[in-house]
Amino acid sequence: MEDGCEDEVLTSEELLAVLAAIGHPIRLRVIAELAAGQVHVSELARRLGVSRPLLYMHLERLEKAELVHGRLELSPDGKALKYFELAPFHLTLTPDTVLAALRADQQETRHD
Amino acid sequence: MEDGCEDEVLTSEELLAVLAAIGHPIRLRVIAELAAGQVHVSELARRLGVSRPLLYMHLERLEKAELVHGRLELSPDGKALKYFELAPFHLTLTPDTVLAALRADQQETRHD
DNA sequence: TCCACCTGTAATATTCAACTTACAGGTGGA
DNA sequence: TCCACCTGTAAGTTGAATATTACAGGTGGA
Repeated sequence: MEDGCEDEVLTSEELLAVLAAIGHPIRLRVIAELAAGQVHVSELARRLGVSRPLLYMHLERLEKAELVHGRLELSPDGKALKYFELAPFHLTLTPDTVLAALRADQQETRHD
Repeated sequence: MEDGCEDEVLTSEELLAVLAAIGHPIRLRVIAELAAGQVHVSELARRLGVSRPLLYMHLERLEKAELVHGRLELSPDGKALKYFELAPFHLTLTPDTVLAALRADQQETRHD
């Protein structure tokens, strides 16, 4: 059975982006909320007790790291709602994965 | 065969500390250097091309997260050297581990 | 003695993520 | 029309992490 998870080789830059994206109290809670199913921005802001512009920034950060995915959807009554859903991720963190990331950087610079 | 690695249940606070500790370009390289064996501070600073006071701060951060461990050692000729070594860590990052961390927080607050 | 190493910290700048506030615009329904 | 929702962004502020510089002190050996 296949699933769309990662465990691909990340460059250190990508690794750092993911670590920074997950590593924030609000973003942890965003991930937790989205784990239960998709939610639109205003509703999510209400649940977390966070201002909407602030939530926007956090969602942006999570989306850039490809941990969540947002999509504009029209509700039955014609109102536009921005739904976000979780991108199931799987990342292992050990000395070896750190070494692998730094090795991946050197591969990168060779293709320039 | 046993090893001293983690995969214990972390609170979100502990999880965030580890993520922040690993999530910095210099600290990634520190981990990589120490993966090959213990190194003393001045030597490590030279290898990374980083000032010693700056390196001190990064090592402090890594040590607080228990990712590295420092110990003062006397060389054969009587000079004091501060050696750092890597604490082998193993951390899995998925939506479920995030949920588990937030659940662990609630356990914490009940024991107050 | 002086030099070449080393440890350790305090005080200060600088940079950047995080957060707030305020705005402009859209829809459907009362 | 007004109200209650929604999306989206452009300021500006603040505060913590990062980084620099400068200092005080120790050792062994030439």
